[in-house]
Amino acid sequence: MKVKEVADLVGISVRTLHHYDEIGLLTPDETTEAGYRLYSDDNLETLQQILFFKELGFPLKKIKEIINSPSFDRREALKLHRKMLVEKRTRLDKMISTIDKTIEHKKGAIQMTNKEKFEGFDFSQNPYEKEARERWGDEAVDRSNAKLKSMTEEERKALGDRMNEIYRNLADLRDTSPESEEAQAAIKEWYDFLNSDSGNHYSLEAFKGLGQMYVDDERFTKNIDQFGEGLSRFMRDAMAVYADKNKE
Amino acid sequence: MKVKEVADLVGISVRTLHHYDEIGLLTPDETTEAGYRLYSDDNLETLQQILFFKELGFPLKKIKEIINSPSFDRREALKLHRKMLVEKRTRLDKMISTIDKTIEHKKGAIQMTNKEKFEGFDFSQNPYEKEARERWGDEAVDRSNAKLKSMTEEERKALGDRMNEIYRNLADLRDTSPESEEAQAAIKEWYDFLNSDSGNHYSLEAFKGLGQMYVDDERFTKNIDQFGEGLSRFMRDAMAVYADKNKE
DNA sequence: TTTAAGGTATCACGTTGCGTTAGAGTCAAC
DNA sequence: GTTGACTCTAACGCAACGTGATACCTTAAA
Repeated sequence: MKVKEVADLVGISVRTLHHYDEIGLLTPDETTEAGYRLYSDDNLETLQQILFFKELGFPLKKIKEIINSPSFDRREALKLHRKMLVEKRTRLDKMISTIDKTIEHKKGAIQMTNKEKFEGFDFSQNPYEKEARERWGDEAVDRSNAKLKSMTEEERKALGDRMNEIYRNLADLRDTSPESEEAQAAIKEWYDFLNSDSGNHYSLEAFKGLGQMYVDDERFTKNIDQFGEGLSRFMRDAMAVYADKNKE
Repeated sequence: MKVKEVADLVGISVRTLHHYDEIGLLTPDETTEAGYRLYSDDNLETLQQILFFKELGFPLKKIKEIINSPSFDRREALKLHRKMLVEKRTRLDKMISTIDKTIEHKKGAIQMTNKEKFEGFDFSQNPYEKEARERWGDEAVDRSNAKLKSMTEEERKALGDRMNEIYRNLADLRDTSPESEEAQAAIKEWYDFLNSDSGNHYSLEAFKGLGQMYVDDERFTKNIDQFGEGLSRFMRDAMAVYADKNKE
């Protein structure tokens, strides 16, 4: 086999084979008259061994020593390789679980404080209260505020957890189209949540307006986007689509 | 935290941290008046991310771009890490199975040629024949040779396969004690094989002597040790133990 | 209070494992 | 017989540190 065939077969560059020849790590058994390198099956097997050792992080110099050593027992070497690969896999598994933990931790950390959580709903603390009253009527706003204030801490927490859940779900979908079925299903959950649990009733128009506020008011934007960049915009769009579609 | 504390904690060198500072990849949040680098918790977290990317084979330049990018979303990055680690694990699994296959293949390939296989038994080809005759008597040696010569190719092959099987079994045990139960059981198989299939009868004393030859005659040694370094010595010891134990 | 041990800092050159042209020859096919 | 894909050697380049050399900082023990 010629250089490129070998290179393509095992997924390395021609230059690498040249290099291995240069440093005497893998000299092909034969060469043509023109000087072309011809690798034998045996060469290929040695190459495999070399790549295994490389994968394990051995420097080429050490690899050369190893495979040239008279005490080098291919079978033993293979067993050793196997063992080290398994160890590497174990390390990888650990890294993966570390990541999983970190992700979980981030999920936990992203739980907003209660204050932050309800900033978007307690209109009495919101600079947009006046606009909200004008847009959706006094009763709705008052009902919403009253309900929030009357809740116990535990109730607030449960509510907050449910909100986080919905947000996360939406965040995962934010790269899809706002009109998509999943997006609309997730947004419906949000709509239902607002209308049931939080005690006030949002008209479809108010719902659409709320979505717009998610983008216009940076306090909403900042909080929501903690769950994923662009989530606020995505929610606005999805909420608008939802409102328009269910009006008809 | 100072450089060395960080270095020891995450398992990299101080020089590496210096380097990362040099190229602006990770500049510590603070420095003392004396110019000592002081790493914050935040720095540590960034370092973790850097090391993750490095583990995945990204060049430092790319890593710098990535973590400095405004669109860099830690959560998304973590998910990506996870995905790539899982892919890496898959590749590792493939490599491990490749090794397993290679080992199996080697097991097959180690089947000696018929000539080699029987060098240890056809005393007519063995320089030790004279000694063998003196030691175990003419009849035994003649019987052995006659039997071997009268076999068909197929019979030889079957016999050879059985031999290989026993050898492999012994090779796997060669790190245990020769007196161990498994070792003695495996050696008994060998003794029985010699006495039944190969047609000649070995006295316990002859068996012990044969074992010694495995070490003394390099032609035996070389062939046997193909199944694993030190197997010949192990067999000699186990055969001696077997002979002595069954004499009483 | 000195002093020894161990950290830390900044150059600055060395090393590994190839990548990357550059210039020239080779081979198979049309 | 001329493309086009491959091959060669040679030489420089580069990333990611390793490895001193030399000098300053810190701290606990003498």
